Amino acid sequence: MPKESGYESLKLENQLCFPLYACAKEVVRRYKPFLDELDLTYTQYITMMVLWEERLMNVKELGQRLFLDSGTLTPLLKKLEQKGYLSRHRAKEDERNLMIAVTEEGMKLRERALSVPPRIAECICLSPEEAMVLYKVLYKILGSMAGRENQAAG
Amino acid sequence: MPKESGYESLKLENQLCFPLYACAKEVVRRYKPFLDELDLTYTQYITMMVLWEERLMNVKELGQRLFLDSGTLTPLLKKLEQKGYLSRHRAKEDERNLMIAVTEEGMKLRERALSVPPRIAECICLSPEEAMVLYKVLYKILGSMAGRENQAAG
DNA sequence: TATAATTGGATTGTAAACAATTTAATTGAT
DNA sequence: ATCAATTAAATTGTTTACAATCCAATTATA
Repeated sequence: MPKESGYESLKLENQLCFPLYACAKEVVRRYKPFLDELDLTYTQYITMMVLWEERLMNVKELGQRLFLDSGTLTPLLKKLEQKGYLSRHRAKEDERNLMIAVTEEGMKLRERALSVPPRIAECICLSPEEAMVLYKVLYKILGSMAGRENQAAG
Repeated sequence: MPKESGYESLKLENQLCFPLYACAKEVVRRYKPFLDELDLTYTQYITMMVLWEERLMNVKELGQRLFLDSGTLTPLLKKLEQKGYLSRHRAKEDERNLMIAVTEEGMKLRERALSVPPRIAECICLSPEEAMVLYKVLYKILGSMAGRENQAAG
């Protein structure tokens, strides 16, 4: 049995993952009052962000952009369809692909959403340098993990 | 209606929150094969981390450390109790407090968990400087948000 | 000391999130 | 051309998460 000091690596304060996990959760929570005004959840919001840019794409592409799988996206996209922000249709060329297209109504939402980023920025209060460093390190991690999808499964 | 360039702030790639959210999710996912060996989920793992250090605390304190509320912790703690890693008892002094105490079995698990941090570190592959900067910025954000709990609610 | 306010957990309801499996469409190999 | 592999979504089942509400114990106040 290791002596007490041998467990340093298992202290919460020594983890990098924990503040990452907690911070992500807390920041997403800060979006809630702003997104409630748009009747969107955070995941629905980032989904709309991609669609506002791309207008049309299939579920797989959307999932790759958002790091989400069909198990998450299928019900979420059905909800956004119900709200009238997008349409779901199988591609004629290849019926396996479900094409997601943003609607007029969906594009209108974009303007109302413009007020969200500045209000969130106010909550985060990092210097531009800190924000940039954070951005870069996070994308470095994402990039390094994207390659070797799953070491175990190899 | 803003012209096309007016929507830069709503592009996914210009968000700081998105890589934070995605990164946290992906890193937690990397834990799964290692934590499966211990029959723990990630949230159960960080809960045990706190208990390995503190041995005994109530649900509220645990929630403050983990940034989780009773709606998340109550079922999670019941599961960990079923597995035999902790016990749940009301405090005699104040019966509102549910005291969580780690068991012998729970402490044994700590040794098996020792192999997790090094294996995760291998997946993340950041330089020590990058890791330190990330750590500091994340805690800065957490700290800045902890104070003014909810701007909207005042 | 009654009663009101507060506190700590539990409960309920909704929405992720993902692993694992299934189904249908397409592609590839014989 | 037939059957096998692959691919894209959907489905199923489990676990988080959290807001909102409820309940019991405690504390504060009139």
